[in-house]
Amino acid sequence: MAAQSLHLEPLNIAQRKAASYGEALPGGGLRAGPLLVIAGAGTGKTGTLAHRVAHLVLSGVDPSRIMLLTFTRRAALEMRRRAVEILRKALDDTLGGKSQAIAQRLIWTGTFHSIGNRLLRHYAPQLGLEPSFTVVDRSDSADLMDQLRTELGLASKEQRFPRKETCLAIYSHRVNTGKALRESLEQQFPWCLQWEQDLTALYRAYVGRKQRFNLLDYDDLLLYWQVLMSEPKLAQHVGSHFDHILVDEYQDTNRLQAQILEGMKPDGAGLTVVGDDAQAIYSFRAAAVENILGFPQRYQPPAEVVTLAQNYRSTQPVLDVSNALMADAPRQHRKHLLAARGAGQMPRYITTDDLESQAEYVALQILQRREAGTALRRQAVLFRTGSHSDLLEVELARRKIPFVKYGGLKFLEAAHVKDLIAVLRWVDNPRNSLAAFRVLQLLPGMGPVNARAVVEALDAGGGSLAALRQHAVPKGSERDFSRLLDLLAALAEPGRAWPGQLRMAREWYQPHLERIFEHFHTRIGDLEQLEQLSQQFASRERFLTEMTLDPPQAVSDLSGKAHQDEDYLVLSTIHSAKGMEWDTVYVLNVVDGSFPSEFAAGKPAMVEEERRLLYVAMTRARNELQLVSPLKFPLTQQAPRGDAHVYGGRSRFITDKVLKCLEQSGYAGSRAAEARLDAAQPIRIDATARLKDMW
DNA sequence: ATTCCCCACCTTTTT
DNA sequence: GGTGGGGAAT
Repeated sequence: MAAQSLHLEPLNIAQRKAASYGEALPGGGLRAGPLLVIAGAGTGKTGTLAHRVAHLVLSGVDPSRIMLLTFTRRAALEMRRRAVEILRKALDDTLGGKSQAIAQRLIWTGTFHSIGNRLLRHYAPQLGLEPSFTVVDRSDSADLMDQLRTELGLASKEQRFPRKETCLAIYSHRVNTGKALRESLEQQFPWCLQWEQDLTALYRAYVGRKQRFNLLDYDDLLLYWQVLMSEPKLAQHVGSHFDHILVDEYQDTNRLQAQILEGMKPDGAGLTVVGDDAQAIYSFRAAAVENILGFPQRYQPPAEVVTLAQNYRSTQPVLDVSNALMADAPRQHRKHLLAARGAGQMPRYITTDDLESQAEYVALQILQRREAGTALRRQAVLFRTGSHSDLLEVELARRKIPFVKYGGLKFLEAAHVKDLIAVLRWVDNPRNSLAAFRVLQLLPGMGPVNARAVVEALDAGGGSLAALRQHAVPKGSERDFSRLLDLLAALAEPGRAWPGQLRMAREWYQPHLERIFEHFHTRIGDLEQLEQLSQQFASRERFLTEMTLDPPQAVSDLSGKAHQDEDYLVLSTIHSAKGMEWDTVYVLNVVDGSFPSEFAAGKPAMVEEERRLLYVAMTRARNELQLVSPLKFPLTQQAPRGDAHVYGGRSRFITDKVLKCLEQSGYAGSRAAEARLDAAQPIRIDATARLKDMW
């Protein structure tokens, strides 16, 4: 028992209550009713959850019977690392062998989607699924949607039918909210209401086609899991494998995810959810804040609620401005963060002329901080959208400041990367006609019509690649078609090892790449990186699934571990910065149009989410916070090359009350200085004469 | 039927 | 700057 409380000593009272909630069972284990932990920013949420995991294990709970659901894979790894560290100390396990062994058994740790993927492969037979299904990403789903849109004749309507991305967004919203299509349309996509009938037909076809091709999209991973949970006997069977289920970032779960949890633990026994309604920033993904707000009352007796309010991350001035920002929010759980660390520097609000001087200012500040002893990796630049850092990236490169950028990475969206992955996807699942359709059209002389004919032959042959040899293709494509079949056959050989497969595909693809793209050299580089990356995975299936469920987050993920011991700056979208912290944080473009995004204009609920986004950004800072506001900010909605911009659009969130918590200053930038030099030009001096006169 | 070329469009955020 | 759609040439 002594060992059981010692490990909780670093925690404060509320944290300790959360970490140890429940009663020890005589035979080992812990019985606990539903628990909700409201954890404000920087209140040690991750640490508390990690301590709870460690506490469960120390109480005798079998690690393989703990399910830990996180929002990203990065968060899952961090949580597991910290739990192991706590165990290592508690068990006096200096060599770390015992705690590592426990970690090995913490197998059900990951995102909803990745755990869904694993459960579904296991329970596939009960659901009428093939266990070898392929998980497709958003752009593949959209492509499939597009094909069906054309097939159903929806693309050529007199009035323009919604774009494929919109079709998919509506579908996804409807699935994740569990609402009727009509309701989704009315609330989120009112301009598409007239298409309700056609959309229903489209979605019916979409579901059918995915089943025929043996494909699951992101939503299916949750949807099939929820369906699995809707049959009480199966639900009981699955649920009984887990004594404890812990959910991080609960404020960003959606209705479907809540239903899954309900199915897993109907009475809430062993269920712990952690979150902060002030940090809900995923409503665009159908997240429902009601999940966290209504959690206690869902149970009888109501769930235990523990609130963590003591902030260990930031200095008080950083929290003052964050609190001031949230004080203006209507309909919020009032929270007032209090700093354990006490006083510090006042956060700054800097106005710059334009985007160029903003980039210059930030780069200079970063260098200054580094001189003063704050390593680059203790600093971060955060922004609303991936492209907001473009100019800064140029500036950093010019000054040779190394950086890593998280979020907004479109590596897997690039046509050439998708081509190569499609080859492997096709081999991995011969029924995957979506991949086949894409690959076939790479061949010269093979357009949509011929490709479709091949795909239909493939479908008719039950996915047999060998049978395709008999299929007639246009004269000009025969040689290339035959070569493609050779490649597929070679890759599909039973004993074929995974290492080297990507290279084989790459060598096959090279001539096509050179023919299709004008500037293919950078693209070759991308494919080399992809090959590098593929070596980290044990099998083709793992590679393909992981790339879909956990695509590379940053450019550094692509170039391997080269950055491991280097010092580098972090650039990140705010969404990708969730849960992270840095000594110094710069927030770019704190301007109306960016905060809130012009996209949210006119929708009060969305504007409030933008406020929370800025709140998340601010509360990442430990010591120093700088909000940068360029006076001249371009409007993205207009022509991208055009000059439309807003001038002096102070963010509506930076009210006078918020401004009182900020130290204001301006930065003119060197270009402005040059402009002043220009202004001096009208005065002429006869310099040559003067120089002559000197002698 | 395919390809090539021009044009418009686009650009939140992510599993 | 890339991608998808539409229209004309092959």
